[in-house]
Amino acid sequence: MKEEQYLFIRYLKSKGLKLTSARETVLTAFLKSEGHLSAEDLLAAAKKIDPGLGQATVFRTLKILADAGLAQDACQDEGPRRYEHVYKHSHHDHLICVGCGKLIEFCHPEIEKAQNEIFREFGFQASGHRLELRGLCADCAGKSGKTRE
Amino acid sequence: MKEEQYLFIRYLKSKGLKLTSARETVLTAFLKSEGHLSAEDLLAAAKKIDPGLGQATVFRTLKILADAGLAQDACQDEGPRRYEHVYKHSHHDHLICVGCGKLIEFCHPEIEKAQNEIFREFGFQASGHRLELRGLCADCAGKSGKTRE
DNA sequence: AAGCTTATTGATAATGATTATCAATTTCAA
DNA sequence: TTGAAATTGATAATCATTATCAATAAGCTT
Repeated sequence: MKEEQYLFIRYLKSKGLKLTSARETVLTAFLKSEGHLSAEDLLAAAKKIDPGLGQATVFRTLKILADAGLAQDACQDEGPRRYEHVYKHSHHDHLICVGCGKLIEFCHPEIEKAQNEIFREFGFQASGHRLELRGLCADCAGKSGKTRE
Repeated sequence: MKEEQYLFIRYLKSKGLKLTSARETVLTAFLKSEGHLSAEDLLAAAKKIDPGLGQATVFRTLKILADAGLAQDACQDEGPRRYEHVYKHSHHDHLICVGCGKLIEFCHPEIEKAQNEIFREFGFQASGHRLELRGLCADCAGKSGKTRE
């Protein structure tokens, strides 16, 4: 079994969601595909496996795939939302709550890619980077507007 | 007159578009506002100036503002499209040479967009960020492999 | 300033993408 | 196997945006 399938199943279980044949179909279609694809694209691909698959299911499953970290919004400026594959989580950046100090590690392929573009653009040989995002977490934002800085 | 207004007028003329009171109203409302705002937000703000303003005009003018380089898509994952100020609001990040200490200021919309995704993903209310890229500049990389850290 | 050409306007309808609803079906733990 | 609960596909509904269009306004030209 592909690693992505394993991760998907694990994610579903962790959320108390069920592994259904429709979800397997959408995942399979997604894994077969490349590049940025819209829900419509994915529906077309999935229908080749199961012609009876419903449109709504694709939208729903795509959201799950994104939540599970297998797909991510490609963030197009125009047209329908498009998703792309996320294969690796190689790097961690930090998200810090200025209210309670909570630290979240995250990683974002788009940022990594963009950073490499910068290095190239300025003719630099990369050696490292540090990215800190600061803001109020949902809890702190709910309580008040107080911050640490 | 604000510099933004001048730029807007200049852009309109360069494209053979007319400076109308409706467009002035939308621009004024946009310049007064802060943060990421949707067409709906902007319509509400603009209606305080001119209650008769039409919704379609806001969409149309927002597109012009983006083309003119005064606004840009804030690239939200969910909900309506949101725009943010660009002119005089540009964000600078830093690229530092670990060899000679040279400091380059750069700005990369993709990174900004991705950061906003992170904030949203974790339910944070953004307050700021710091990004430092470190590497060897072309000059230093040519001389030797020596670094400062 | 008046006339003229053309862009622009606001209202409305139309479209496109996504989400909500719901009865029938499927999953899965007991 | 059974039954509660989640999921499904079809459909309607919603939301954001764009197209249409007759009335109006901008801004040349004279």
